[in-house]
Amino acid sequence: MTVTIKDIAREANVSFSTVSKALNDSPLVKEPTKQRILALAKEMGYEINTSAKILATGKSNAVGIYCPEITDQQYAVYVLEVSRELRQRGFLPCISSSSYDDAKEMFSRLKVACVIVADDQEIQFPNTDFVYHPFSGNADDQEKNHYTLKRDAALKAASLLNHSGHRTALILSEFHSDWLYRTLKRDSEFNTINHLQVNNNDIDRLYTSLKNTLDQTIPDAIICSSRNLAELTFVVGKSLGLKIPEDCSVIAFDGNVSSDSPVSLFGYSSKKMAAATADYVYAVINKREYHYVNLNPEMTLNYTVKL
Amino acid sequence: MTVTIKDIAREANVSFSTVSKALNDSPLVKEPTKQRILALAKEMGYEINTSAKILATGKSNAVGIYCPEITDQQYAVYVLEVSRELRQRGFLPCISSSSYDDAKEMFSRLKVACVIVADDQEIQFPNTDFVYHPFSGNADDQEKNHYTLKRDAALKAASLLNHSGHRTALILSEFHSDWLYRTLKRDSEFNTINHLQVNNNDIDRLYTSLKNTLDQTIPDAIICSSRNLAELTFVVGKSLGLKIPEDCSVIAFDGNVSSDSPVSLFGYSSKKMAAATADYVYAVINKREYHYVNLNPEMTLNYTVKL
DNA sequence: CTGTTAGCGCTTTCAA
DNA sequence: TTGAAAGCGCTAACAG
Repeated sequence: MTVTIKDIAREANVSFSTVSKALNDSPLVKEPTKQRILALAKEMGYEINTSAKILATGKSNAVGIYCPEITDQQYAVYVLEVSRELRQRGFLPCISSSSYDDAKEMFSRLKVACVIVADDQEIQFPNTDFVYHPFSGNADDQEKNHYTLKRDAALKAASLLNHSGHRTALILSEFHSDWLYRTLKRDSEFNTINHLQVNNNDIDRLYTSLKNTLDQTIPDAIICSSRNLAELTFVVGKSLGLKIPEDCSVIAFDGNVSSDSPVSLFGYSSKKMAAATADYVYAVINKREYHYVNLNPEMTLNYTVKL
Repeated sequence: MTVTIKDIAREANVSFSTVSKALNDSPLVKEPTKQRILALAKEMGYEINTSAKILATGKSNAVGIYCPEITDQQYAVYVLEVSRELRQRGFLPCISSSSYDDAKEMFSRLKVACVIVADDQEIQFPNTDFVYHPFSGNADDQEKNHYTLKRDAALKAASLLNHSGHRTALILSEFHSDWLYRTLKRDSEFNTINHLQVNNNDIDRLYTSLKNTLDQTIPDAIICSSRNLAELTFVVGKSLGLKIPEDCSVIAFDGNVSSDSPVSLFGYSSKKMAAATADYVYAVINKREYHYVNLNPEMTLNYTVKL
């Protein structure tokens, strides 16, 4: 059977309320008694019944993380990392990636103090005091969020390329996405900027389109909207006898810039976002002041870019 | 303030235990009364307090899913899918992908009836009645698990290739993995079978090694240990003027075989595994008989294989 | 069919 | 410094 505070109380010859206090490290119980109880609890294999605790207090240290698109690498890294960070700050992270209703129910069961939405949709959780949307486009402008950040990163990368003599660029994106092209078209200093949109799943066509495009003109830089596209571009480039980066630099956006990438990247670090999120959550829940950390665009430059 | 069954009881002029029964759809309460109470509950915005319910019953319909490597696409798909399937069967899926201790605590809070370990390690959860390891190598041999399944799939693919005249093969794997080569070396009917191991992150070397290898001899088939490797192989092959599949077929193992892949795949379907898992969990928890479904190796063949 | 009552394990006054 | 007692919201006998 499970061990309760009553069992411990009996063994320790104290009342069960004393045990409760000892277990919560209350100053109202004498140190030796406390130690004795703690030791006994450990020995007897006591585990707190959280339902009872939540019922009695109406509080919980659980934090919900809602991530409907966990199969997206970027969110997965963020979720993993934010879990770790929350845990370090004494919270209990609880992920839901099934339906919205599921998430709502689970979070309400756990009486979460906060839910973090790892998605670009601004999903709401009505009965939660505090819902945070680090990835949504409309987040309060006090801080840099994902949306602003990826544009900043793109512009920073473009600026670097411009300053190192890159004058023409080819933007390679997936069909559904044109933010990169739009951003660079408007705010960068390339003389010529072309856009090639491809279907990531049709590798044969991708190869052909890219080859045809490069057969006509070689841009100074190929800027891809994902790491995967950049890897394929790299191989296609090599196969066309292109010297990378002498003839043409290759760089890509990535939502999880890290140092072990084979191609140069710009973007942001999901890990750092995660740490910032955890700090923010901690501050809000504990009603502390929070100093917004400006997350910076990140870049990993390696031999695929000519500087 | 939150609405409790007592509030409803007062409004409805019944005792609160009647409300409890009505809310649990007990046959012990007259239909009109039940309807009245249900309507009232809805109107008043009643939400059950799960902590109280768990405390009172000692039971919960929550199922834990432990997935430490959620950034692995294959597990991510599985987790997503198993969540959906469990939900459909009336369970509440709860994912943890942080530390083991986190997971244990969260699962104990939720009083999960079962935990599913989405990992190849056979991780145990001591205080849970029922822990299921669909991805571990040592699972009971009553059913085909991930481990058996990937070998079966590889052999089935090899057999198909053999029967359609492929006599020589090049196995392309990442450095840390040689199961594919070992399996095919031992049990397939290729005359010649070579192994090239590459580092997925060093795309430049990957290109060179693969090019050098193919410059010497062209195998009838290139069998890759991941979809990503196959995509790169495809592009390298094209760039060398290789006609795919006339000169050489390309196929890859994938833990999540689906029809939208640009290259031919063999492996299994995480989605089907997920459905089987959910069935199994349902049967065990409800003490029903379970008929093991033999999950079958899956294949997606498209133009990259010559038949 | 409906109501009464006694807990589930814990926290938290309040009294000793 | 400790203990007694009430109560968090709900379920589950049992009695009516």
